[in-house]
Amino acid sequence: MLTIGRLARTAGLSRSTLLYYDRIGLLRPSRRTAAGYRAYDQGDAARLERIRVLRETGLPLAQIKRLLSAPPGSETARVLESQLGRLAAQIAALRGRQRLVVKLLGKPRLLEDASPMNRARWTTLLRAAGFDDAAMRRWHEDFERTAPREHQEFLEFLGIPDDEVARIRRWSRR
Amino acid sequence: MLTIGRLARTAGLSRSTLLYYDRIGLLRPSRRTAAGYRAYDQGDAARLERIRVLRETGLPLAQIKRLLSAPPGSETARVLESQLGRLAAQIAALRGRQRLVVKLLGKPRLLEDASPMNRARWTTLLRAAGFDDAAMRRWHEDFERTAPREHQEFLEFLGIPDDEVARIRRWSRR
DNA sequence: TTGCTCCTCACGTCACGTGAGGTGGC
DNA sequence: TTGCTCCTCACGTCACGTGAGGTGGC
Repeated sequence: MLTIGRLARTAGLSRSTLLYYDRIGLLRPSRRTAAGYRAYDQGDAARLERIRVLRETGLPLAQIKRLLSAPPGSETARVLESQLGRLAAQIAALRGRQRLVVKLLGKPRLLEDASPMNRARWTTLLRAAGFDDAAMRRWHEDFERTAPREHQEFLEFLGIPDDEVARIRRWSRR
Repeated sequence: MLTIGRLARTAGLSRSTLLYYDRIGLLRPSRRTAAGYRAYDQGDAARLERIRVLRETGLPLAQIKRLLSAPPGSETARVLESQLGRLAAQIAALRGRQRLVVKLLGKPRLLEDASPMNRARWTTLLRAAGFDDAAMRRWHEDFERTAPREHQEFLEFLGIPDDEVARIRRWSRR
């Protein structure tokens, strides 16, 4: 006779798994002690081993329960064959995900917001990245110093009107 | 402005999915009508499209939410690369399941109960297969008539004591 | 008496689906 | 007025994990 903890350890499962199997009627201990402790015998342990193996095939517990109460071998082969098909479908779905991820890594534009970049979105973005006013000013100064032409293009790209672009570049050079 | 039903249809998702995304704060409609209806604008629709793509990679919604609030491109590539690893691990696990199923189909004994067969288990099994008392009697009669020696061996195999084996075989011949 | 194990609720997880009961807009 | 769509709860799913609060056995 085994207690729930001992059986869990020998089977390599958790205690709460066995409690759950008892609750759903998948594995009920063959008796209880006077104090209400679950007492599992060798037959229970053998049943648990079959459950463990079938569970590793990915079958849902409800299906396993049915298989264990059916006459041996009557349904099992059929169920396992269809499980093989389901596993193949799951693998195919995961491969599809892999392909998508690779595509996204190759063309990151697919990930980005399709809405056009503008001044408000850009500043929101920099603020989210931890830029305060002073940091933004330094950023413009660096940009203007190291690549003035690109700075101009970038400000135009954000849709900022010409006169304000000129103003920004002026204080960036100070 | 789109209602929840229209947005769901154009995105190919269910209404309850959008309700759920609102609840967890993943996609909140930019406004509500006077009657409390959710009103989604084009920005909301664009965000939903990004969510849909990322969801197809298998990322959990909590992760998607984080990615959408982070500056574009800052984390995404790293997260997607690790997702690629997780997908590979999942595929490997499914392949393991496939191998196990094939093994079980090849050696069905692995599926069967290792506990010794005895009289109680045997009758339980026959009852489960739909045998009533009369059917069991006929079964013994057939067994005795067509293969008396194997009948004897089988009864011994079940652990039934000699005198009762003799008794069963006697009424089987009547 | 002290640990360790056991017990039974009850609630949380993940991403929704499914009613129930009620209201808004054409 | 009739449909259709919308609203907000609340509960169920699957296979457990994690406490809380309490008891048994060496």
